[in-house]
Amino acid sequence: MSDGDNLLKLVEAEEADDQDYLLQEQVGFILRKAHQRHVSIFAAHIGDLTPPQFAALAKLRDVGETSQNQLGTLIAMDAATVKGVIDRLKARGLVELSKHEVDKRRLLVNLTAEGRDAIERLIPLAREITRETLAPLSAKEIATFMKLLAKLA
Amino acid sequence: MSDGDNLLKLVEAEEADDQDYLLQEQVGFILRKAHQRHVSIFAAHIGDLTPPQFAALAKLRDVGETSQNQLGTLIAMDAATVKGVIDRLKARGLVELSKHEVDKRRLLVNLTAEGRDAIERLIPLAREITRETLAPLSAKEIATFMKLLAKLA
DNA sequence: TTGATATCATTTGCATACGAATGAATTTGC
DNA sequence: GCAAATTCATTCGTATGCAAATGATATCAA
Repeated sequence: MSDGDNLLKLVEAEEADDQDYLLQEQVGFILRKAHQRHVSIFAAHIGDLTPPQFAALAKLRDVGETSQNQLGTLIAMDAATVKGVIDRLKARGLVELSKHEVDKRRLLVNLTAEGRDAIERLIPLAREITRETLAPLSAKEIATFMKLLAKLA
Repeated sequence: MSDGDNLLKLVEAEEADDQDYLLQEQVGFILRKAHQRHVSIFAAHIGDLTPPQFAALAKLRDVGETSQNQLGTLIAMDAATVKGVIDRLKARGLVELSKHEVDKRRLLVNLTAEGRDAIERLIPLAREITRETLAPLSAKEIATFMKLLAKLA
């Protein structure tokens, strides 16, 4: 392609912007890819737990026993999704469920001893996952990126 | 909890950083939330197509007829995922499939006339989706963010 | 108090997303 | 030119993710 063609494209782009919708430059597309990359890094370090499962355990470690719904709010999962995640953690003995004494609608979730051991053991690996995910950026870039990303989330 | 306890926790945090692993500050967690928000914005503007389906149509518009596998590479989807997406687009008459004349392994995918109409009609909405997703940021912040996000993806 | 609302949890249905296994067809390496 | 390796596509199984509908319980308001 000649320089003339490049120039023509630039001129056209200023007028008819339907011509240059580039999927690979859209924030949603790149966000999806960045997320995919992170999940892949996560899986390489923590093979037997998914990021949502890890999030549930990490948050239970923070807040202690909570209702399934409340936990979902804390880790940004809707009720249907969190149920599946908790069911699988329960099947593996990492969390235990109990009924709320007063409010009979609520299902309380808590870490088991095994679940607590697991999350404590995994946190160092999670730190490394964060580090590796951000590895393409310098320290200053990381600070900038995290600030802007937080605004979008 | 007393002020003494707070002080103790701060002191401990400086030594044993296992104490302050905060899920909500980890890049993976925020990336997942940002992606969720984008998908939600997408759905509000384009209700009858998912972001992956849109991506497939938009990329076919760019490159014309390609193999299913190649399309998957271009839109960052593995073979199993892209098959499902294409199957659903085909069922709706937006893409058509044909066999590669020479290489019999390949399944060629292309837009139908209806699919071409659809993607042309949707691109303005997609621009608005990008705009709304990035709305929390200033123009300068957007430029910075996109540069850094691209490095991570 | 009771009727309307709201909340919590579950279920169903659909759509990504990916690892692993399989089979068909092609390309490579010797 | 042929065996080995690779590529393309499919299928299966598992795990999010969310909308919508449902049932049980709790709260609010007249």
